[in-house]
Amino acid sequence: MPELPEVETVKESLKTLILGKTIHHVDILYEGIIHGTTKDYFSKRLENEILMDIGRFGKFLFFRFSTITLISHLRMEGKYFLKHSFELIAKHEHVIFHFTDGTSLRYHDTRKFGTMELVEPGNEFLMPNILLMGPEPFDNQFNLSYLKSRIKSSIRPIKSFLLDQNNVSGLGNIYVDEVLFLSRVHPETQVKNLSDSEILKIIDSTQAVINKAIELGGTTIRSYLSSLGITGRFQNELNVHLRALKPCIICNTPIIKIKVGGRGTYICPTCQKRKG
DNA sequence: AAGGGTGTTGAAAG
DNA sequence: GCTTTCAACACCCT
Repeated sequence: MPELPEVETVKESLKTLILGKTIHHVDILYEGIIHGTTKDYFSKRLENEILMDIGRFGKFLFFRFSTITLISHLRMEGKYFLKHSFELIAKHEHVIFHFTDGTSLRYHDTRKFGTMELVEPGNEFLMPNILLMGPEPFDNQFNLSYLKSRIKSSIRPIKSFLLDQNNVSGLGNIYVDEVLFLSRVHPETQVKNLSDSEILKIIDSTQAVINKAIELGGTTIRSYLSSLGITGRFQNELNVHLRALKPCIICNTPIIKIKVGGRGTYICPTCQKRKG
């Protein structure tokens, strides 16, 4: 579930906790998480590396060590915990970074969907999956003419379009539902049918939602709960997501749940009318 | 208690 | 080429 605001929150929390630490060794308990190299090479390459900085692009985290960068994607349920090295391995802990100071960073992922990959410093944005990603919501390249160039004559539903990281980086299911509610746009609207003013409204709403969510430390529901002891507060701001049958805050119509592009989707059927 | 749903992504299929 | 479906996996809910 972690989307841009949650990953940003994780990044900032990790920076206060582990910046400057040196890796003693790495234990890999489930190698499916490690991509691009063997688990042995991965572990070996990280030994003695010092964590200099942590960056983020979209939902990707970049752990910048002295001579190598680790790219981490949490996918659905990835989480990090900082523990003492002597603590027992908990269920679903798949990668453990042991630091020289006796602490350890534990990567926990119930569904094992998350990924980690090493890349030479500075080459993050050349990775095939990152290379083609669109701008982040608050990037000034995320504007009307850019979106129109991406839309062309596409018939995709706007919800699928916004979830596509190659159009805009960092949005996931929760925030797209919120953005479209604020924009009063039905998620199944084909993007080629959006007016300029609707696109502008979507840009505004995206920036508003993401900025507010970052401010509040993300959204705490289900699996994002208590990673690093973080409790986000944006869940109190959700207008539609997970609010099926509850009254719309604008018009009191009960929120309904539909399926768009195979994804569970929450809308107000009154505020978000289908076009035509 | 078996089966469908879950916040993501990319490969495969249409 | 564009769009949709499915698989990776574990757990929760009905």
